[in-house]
Amino acid sequence: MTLAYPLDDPRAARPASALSDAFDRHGVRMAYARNEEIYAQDDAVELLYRVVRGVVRTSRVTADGRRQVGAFYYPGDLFGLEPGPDHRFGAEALDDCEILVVRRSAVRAAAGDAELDRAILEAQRLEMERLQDHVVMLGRKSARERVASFLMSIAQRGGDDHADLAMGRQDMADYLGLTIETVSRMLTQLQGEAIVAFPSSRRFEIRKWTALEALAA
Amino acid sequence: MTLAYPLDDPRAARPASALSDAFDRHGVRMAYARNEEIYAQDDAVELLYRVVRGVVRTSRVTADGRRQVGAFYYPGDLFGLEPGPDHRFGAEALDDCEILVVRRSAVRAAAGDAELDRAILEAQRLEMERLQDHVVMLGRKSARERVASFLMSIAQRGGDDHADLAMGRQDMADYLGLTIETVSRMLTQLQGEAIVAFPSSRRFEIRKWTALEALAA
DNA sequence: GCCCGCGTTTGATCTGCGTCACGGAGGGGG
DNA sequence: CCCCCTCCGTGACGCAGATCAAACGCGGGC
Repeated sequence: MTLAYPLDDPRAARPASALSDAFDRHGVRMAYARNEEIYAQDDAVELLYRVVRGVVRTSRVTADGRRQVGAFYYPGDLFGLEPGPDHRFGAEALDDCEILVVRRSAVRAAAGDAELDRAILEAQRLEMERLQDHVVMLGRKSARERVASFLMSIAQRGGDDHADLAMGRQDMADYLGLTIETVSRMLTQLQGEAIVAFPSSRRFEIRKWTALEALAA
Repeated sequence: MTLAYPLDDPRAARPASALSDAFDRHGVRMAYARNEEIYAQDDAVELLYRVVRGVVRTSRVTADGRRQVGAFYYPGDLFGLEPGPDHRFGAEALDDCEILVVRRSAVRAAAGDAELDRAILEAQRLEMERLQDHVVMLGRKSARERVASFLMSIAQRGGDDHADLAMGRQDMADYLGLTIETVSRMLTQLQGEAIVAFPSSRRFEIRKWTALEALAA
């Protein structure tokens, strides 16, 4: 059985223990293939999900086909806890991944209600902060700044100076509110200025942290 | 003493009673002048606020002076319950207004912890849905669509076909991620197509609901 | 190795919105 | 009543990013 929280993962200790226990005892391990749907936009909210392996993206597609990616979730992250009765964003597997799924009612039965609420509250805290930052980025940042911010956040997650992009350019674009071409251009631009280096299209290394930080605003 | 929840206000019955009671018993009524700061960006989060009269906006200003408005709050709305230890958006009075303020710890003492959490959860639900919609709007909608959505949401609040804009063009622009000029142009455009009518710059009436709905996407 | 298919990059052009500049309206104070 | 000040609308223009189009890798299958 794969360890859900690798020991070197800073998020390992994060979730409240009641919730963690519930996952361990009542969770069902599911496997999803690349681009497979985990839950659909407008599905009822009744489960909690935790990424074990792989990366998950949430997205919302408008009636006329425009897509906005809401977030990316990495191993250890909780997702699917949208506040309303049904999901306003769908969730899909970015690559092949394993997910722990638990019924909310099972968690509620296992832990005290108060404890459950607190655990969800904490996860929602992260979610809301992400949303707030996303709003500011989409509302007020240039394409260059958005791409820089994105690379920064990915790099911070890894801790190291270089990191892998789990997603392709289209997913980046849909997260950043840009087109795939603009994302690509900004990446080459940043490379040209030797701020980042891309040994391959999915792998990058930050060369000038201060320059990138300044751009990320 | 002004009645906090006018009887004809559909939001009157919304907040959980424990929280409502706490406001009534421990709340302090504060008055703020137009553009006065209620709390600052980066202030510690320790109070809960409820609008009694007037309108409040939350906003975040970046280091280089760009401003993003997060939300507008109307009488009956709870605000200030950001999830982190400190406020990522500041709050200011849009016009002269009265606010009920209560210390979180007072609420916690008055109600059971679980009850408090549930009440906050419910308010956060609204907040998160607002944020999600905001992200989609800023990421994927055109200027015309943003302005249309905004007018729709204002009109729905009033219920009636015509409504007052509590805010000026600059606040709209900063909420919609646009410039004041673009907002102005879109408004004249919509007027030109007889979709809305503006008897004065702060007051409007929707003439073609279906057309506006189609635009709001 | 070679071919094929998909994701990415790059180029050319277009356009929606931002920027800059100015004129007008409204309304509060003297 | 008039002035001034702030907010709003409009016009001309420029540019960032979208769109359209094509070429370039790179990895997998044969």
